Amino acid sequence: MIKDQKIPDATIERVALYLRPLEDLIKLGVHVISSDRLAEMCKVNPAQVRKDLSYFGGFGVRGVGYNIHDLIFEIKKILASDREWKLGIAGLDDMGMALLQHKNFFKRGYKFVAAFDSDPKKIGQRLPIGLTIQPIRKIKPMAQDLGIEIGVITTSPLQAQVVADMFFDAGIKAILNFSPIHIRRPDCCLVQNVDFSVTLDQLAYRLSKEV
Amino acid sequence: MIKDQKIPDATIERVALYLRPLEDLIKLGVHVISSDRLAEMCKVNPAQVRKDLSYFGGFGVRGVGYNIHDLIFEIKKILASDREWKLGIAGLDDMGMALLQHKNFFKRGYKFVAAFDSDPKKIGQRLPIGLTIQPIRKIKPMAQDLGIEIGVITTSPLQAQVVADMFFDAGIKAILNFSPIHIRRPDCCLVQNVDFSVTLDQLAYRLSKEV
DNA sequence: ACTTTATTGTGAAATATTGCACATGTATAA
DNA sequence: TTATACATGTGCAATATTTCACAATAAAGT
Ligand SMILES: NC(=O)c1ccc[n+]([C@@H]2O[C@H](COP(=O)([O-])OP(=O)(O)OC[C@H]3O[C@@H](n4cnc5c(N)ncnc54)[C@H](O)[C@@H]3O)[C@@H](O)[C@H]2O)c1
Ligand SMILES: NC(=O)c1ccc[n+]([C@@H]2O[C@H](COP(=O)([O-])OP(=O)(O)OC[C@H]3O[C@@H](n4cnc5c(N)ncnc54)[C@H](O)[C@@H]3O)[C@@H](O)[C@H]2O)c1
Repeated sequence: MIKDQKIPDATIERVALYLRPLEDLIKLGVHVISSDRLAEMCKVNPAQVRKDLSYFGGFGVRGVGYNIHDLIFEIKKILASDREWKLGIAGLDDMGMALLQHKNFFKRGYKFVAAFDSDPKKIGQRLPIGLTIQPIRKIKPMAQDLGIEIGVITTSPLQAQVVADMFFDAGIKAILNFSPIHIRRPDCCLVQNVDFSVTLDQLAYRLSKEV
Repeated sequence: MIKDQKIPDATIERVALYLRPLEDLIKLGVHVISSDRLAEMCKVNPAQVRKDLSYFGGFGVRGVGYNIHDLIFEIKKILASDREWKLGIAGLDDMGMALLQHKNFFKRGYKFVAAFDSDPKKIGQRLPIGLTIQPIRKIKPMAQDLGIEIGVITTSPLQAQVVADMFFDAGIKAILNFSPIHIRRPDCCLVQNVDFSVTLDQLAYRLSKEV
């Protein structure tokens, strides 16, 4: 275990990535894996895998490898994804609905417990998942009642900051933002942006550099 | 201009990010911006902004700042997003449909020119955007006819590799993958993954480290 | 003209991250 | 037992990235 050290963000991202192939392997009845093999599956350097994992403690066995079951357990503990997280979502058009309906989040412990929109035509609609769309003024009371921990924003970009502020005001400390704007936030709060256009721009750049 | 140097991936990502506030400013009638102000808007270090931009040439004016119009033009040229890119998409359920309908991609030059699914109930469906859902065996001929450059994958994870291979086989050199698996690819091809669960895991981790 | 103020562009220092290489430990087989 | 093969954990060197700090330059004011 590397003690007292700041863990690189890149490590956190990679470690989350390791989870998927590991879960697949368990399903296939494989129980042990080497850093070499895991590295190959994730297209990273084997030493990188070992170093990433060693930040959190040495759970491998020399000459053998890592017990996959334990590894999954440890990684989830590290990421704090070994528990349930309660999500609220604002903006229930195509994108919001797709996210809400998606089963993977639920499976991984990310549970939508409330849905908000500002459109009178949407408010009151009952969703397949069992929730009813609420007006945004309910954000604060419901966030507190239900213990919402993460706010997901899929409103139009113009409204995203307003909604973010309502989430923050309701005591929510983290936002996953799908709208293409930079959200201003209090120092105590976290924002993680997902912007597909930026991802496409990166692809376009890399494509154009190819021979 | 910093000559002959490898441009960090992080720079490419940030530069794509700078685009949005710049476009907003133009709309507001602002024509010049300093690295300080742009940095503040994007929550990065001002020197970082200057260095990022200087990789591509010095288009600022000392004592004045950057001409926003020129900057947008230069950034788009850098990213190769100053032209149209043709996209094909496979997997037209919630996620695929949301992407297809989304107007921002179109506005930024990313145009869906074909849509594929394997579900007989979906094949033949006419989409609002003017396309008809095609069977996946049409990927190769249509990719070549229409000149598809980027393949978007929103199929179920189990089918994602198969579809990716069909894209590669059709001569498509870049894939934007939304399914939660690691796509194997030929060396000549690019894959960019988008995995919201990983993003949520990162948020969960950071939340759990807060005081 | 000169001074002041603003702001870029970039070497160089400071940090951060990655990858190598090998000592160390485990398992297996002879 | 001992030898052999295998694979982790990590110090350290190699790279990469970020940030500082300041000379260079432009504009505005006096
Ligand atoms: N919906 C979300 O919010 C969300 C979020 C994150 C990731 N994803 C991922 O995006 C993908 C799509 O998710 P979804 O929610 O739209 O639902 P989904 O997985 O039900 O949809 C899959 C679609 O792909 C089609 N398909 C299956 N095999 C195919 C093949 N071989 N060729 C072409 N099409 C094929 C199916 O007919 C269906 O239309 C999944 O991999 C999912 O994990 C979805
Ligand atoms: N659809 C996509 O594929 C896609 C892709 C990338 C990004 N996005 C982004 O995700 C967001 C949502 O996109 P969309 O395609 O679902 O369509 P959209 O922008 O049409 O949907 C916006 C939804 O938010 C609701 N809304 C508006 N103001 C609100 C407020 N103040 N409070 C609560 N709800 C409010 C609207 O009623 C509507 O239901 C947008 O910011 C978009 O740029 C979407």
